[in-house]
Amino acid sequence: MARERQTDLAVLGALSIAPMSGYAVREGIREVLGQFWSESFGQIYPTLARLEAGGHVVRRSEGRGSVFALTEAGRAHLRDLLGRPETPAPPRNGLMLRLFFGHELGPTACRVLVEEHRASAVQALAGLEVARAEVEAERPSDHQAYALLTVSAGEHGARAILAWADEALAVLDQLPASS
Amino acid sequence: MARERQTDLAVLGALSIAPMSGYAVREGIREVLGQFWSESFGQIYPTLARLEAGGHVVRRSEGRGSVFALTEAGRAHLRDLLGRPETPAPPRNGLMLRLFFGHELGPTACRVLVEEHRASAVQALAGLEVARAEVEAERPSDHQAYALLTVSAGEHGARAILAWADEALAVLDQLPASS
DNA sequence: GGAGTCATGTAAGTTGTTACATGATTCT
DNA sequence: AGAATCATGTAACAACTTACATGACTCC
Repeated sequence: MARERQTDLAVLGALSIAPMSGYAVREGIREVLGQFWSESFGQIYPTLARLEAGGHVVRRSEGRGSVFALTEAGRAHLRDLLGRPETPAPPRNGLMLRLFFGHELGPTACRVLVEEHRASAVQALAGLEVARAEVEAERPSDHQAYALLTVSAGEHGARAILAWADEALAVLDQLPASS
Repeated sequence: MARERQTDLAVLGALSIAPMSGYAVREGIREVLGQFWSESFGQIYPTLARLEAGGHVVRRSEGRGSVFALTEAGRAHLRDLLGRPETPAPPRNGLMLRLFFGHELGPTACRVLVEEHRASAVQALAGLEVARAEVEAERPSDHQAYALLTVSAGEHGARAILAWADEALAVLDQLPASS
């Protein structure tokens, strides 16, 4: 990809909330940022090892596995990474690509595509409702405010998808069945 | 990435609109789907060569370069690819990742991030206005309807970003300057 | 004649996914 | 006892980006 190593940022960020195991890093990201981010184990463990070697995190044996904690150098590294200008990945939206060539696919199949997308937005909205409740239950803090900002972004995005999908379904109904 | 080869779909789709050069494939995608898709030359030319070898496109020498046209087999392949279930790429939204750890970055830097994002949405909206006018100027067809659907998706998305960004900026104003 | 655009490709590098492999706890 | 979850890693692989290299044509 020849793109910036963004996993460092995600892992360091997760550990900035609290020390945890590699497994917990993944679960934490999944639960709270699932809408916007994902990490695989195949990426997390090597990253953790690299960060440990670089003195950015320390490993402490505990229970069945290990708990990783941010060092001062690690926190500095996190701040440095956060401050670097974002290099957004080139867009790749499979749904839009398919829909744009919808005349080859036909309205019926396109309807299915849009309905699936709509359904996943509904599901996302339900997940965000839970996430919002969880975050709001935390004791007030700066981090809470930032977390709510991302939840809100998810909500705005999901509602936009709903509105668009309903509009799109209405348009598709007007289209003839043959391509 | 170990993910599906989506470039075939994009290239075949572009050629389904009209025969064109590899260069024009990239420019076409850029202009009309730039919001949602991108292809690099390093990906387009090898793909074109592969599709030619597979009998999905034919190359005709013309002017300074070549013009590639879809064969019947190519059109069938395109329909096949379009019909396959979409395997959405894992989400990776750098802005949300950064914002979620905003307490480490501080409100001022976060403001910049959000403002940049807002500005790019404004720019996207302007681009979409042009795209909409261009598509609406075409003679009415199924393809036109589908193209308008994707333009509309862009508009809904961009407006959602604007609404969220304004909300987020108001929240950030309330936050203390220290992290 | 120089700049910009049109045009086609190759090579290197890396991020990140998927699949495999293994085992300890905990719950039912 | 078996299933699910917690936990840690490795290896193979590929999709894709970036940078490099080259050249024709057109416009000023």
